[in-house]
Amino acid sequence: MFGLVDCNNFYCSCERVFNPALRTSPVVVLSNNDGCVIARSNEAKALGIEMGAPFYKVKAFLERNKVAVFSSNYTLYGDMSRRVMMLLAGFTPALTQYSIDEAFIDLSGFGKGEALRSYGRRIVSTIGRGTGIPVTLGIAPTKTLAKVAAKYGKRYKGYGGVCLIDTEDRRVKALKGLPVADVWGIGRRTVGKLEYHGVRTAWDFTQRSEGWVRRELTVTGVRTWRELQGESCIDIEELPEKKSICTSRSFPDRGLSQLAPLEEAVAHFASSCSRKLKEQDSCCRAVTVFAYTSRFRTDAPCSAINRTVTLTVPTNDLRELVSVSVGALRSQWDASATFFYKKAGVIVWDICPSGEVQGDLFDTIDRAKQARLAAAIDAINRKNGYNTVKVAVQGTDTSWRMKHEHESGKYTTNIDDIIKVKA
DNA sequence: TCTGGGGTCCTAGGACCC
DNA sequence: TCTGGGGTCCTAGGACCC
Repeated sequence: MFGLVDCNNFYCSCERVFNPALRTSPVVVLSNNDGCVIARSNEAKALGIEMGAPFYKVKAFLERNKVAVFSSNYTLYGDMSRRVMMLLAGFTPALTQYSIDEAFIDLSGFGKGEALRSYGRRIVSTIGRGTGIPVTLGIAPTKTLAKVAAKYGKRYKGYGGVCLIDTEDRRVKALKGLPVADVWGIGRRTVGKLEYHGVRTAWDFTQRSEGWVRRELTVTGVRTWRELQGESCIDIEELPEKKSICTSRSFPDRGLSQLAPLEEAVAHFASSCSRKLKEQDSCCRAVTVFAYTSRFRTDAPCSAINRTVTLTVPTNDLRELVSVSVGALRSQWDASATFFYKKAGVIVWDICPSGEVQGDLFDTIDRAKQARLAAAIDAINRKNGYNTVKVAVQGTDTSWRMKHEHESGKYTTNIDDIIKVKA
């Protein structure tokens, strides 16, 4: 049996832990740059605020309804997530973190029926008491059905946060009550196609033949179809190394029209990619730099920069990645026209383990020297904080940095932000 | 004025091989 | 007049996830 543990309205719940007065009032959390609504408490959902709604369009409505608004605070959410996962790990021999607020756990061997349900309730209450984050647990013989169970666990308060799909009866009933759009792996495009063919619920979907599903939705659709029948076939055992790593940001207001701040931003993105590569002990052989103007604006000229550079020797070196990325940007820069770039980023790919780097006969870089300097920089940054030592082109300009006007404190990771309790 | 960030997997089609 | 057969690898684009 698999369990899916899902934190309820995770980002909103994190904010509430440190603002208990908001426990029963509507709360939303915004994306970077305070752009869209990306998390809503149940009360906010009930007000009809849509996922992904642009903040500027709903701002007045939120104020009128006294909705608490927060900029996203990933330092806080990341740390709260770590706490939830640590507690959870004590309940299972195998845990796979699937996202910042979800994890699959192996529940085979923890009994069945009532015994399993009560074990589940212990998990839910332990995490609730230990972190302040409310979670829901879905339990079923496949991961896709566990996701279904978690949906029901959230829908019905009476389940006490745990929903079990452990009999054929329950499976059929659950699938019949579930719109096919709510099935894990069935996205917007597929829903359109399925509805056209008269498939409305998850149950309707399982009643089609495997051949039909393969023809219409290819092999990924078949996997989902089998999982819904109770046949486990989606493996997410442990997180493999990433095959590509991307750091990108949107820029506030109109965007950037000058090369210098864009260079600084790209240098920062490259630096972040270097750090992420080092975290998984990998090197990359290809670097892509991109930048584009707003896709929502029709009153300004469009431009899209996209350049990929292939390296002869894979690397994760900070200076090399920054230099390659900034160089790629400069090579594409057209000084004769003015564009407002709204978003840019760096992607590193063609990734291999650091220990398997293939050298090059005609290499022009002194790798040993480069490695010694990188080790020294990394040691300083580990001790004093990321970007204490950086490459000069990263600069000190702040015009490209994100807007976050409603950010809460870094309550769990910054000593100055620890909450004060009145004497 | 203002619209997030970071991934994976699959398929079709082209280039290339013998 | 007539123009093979069987592969692999790469890439772009689409669909999905949170």
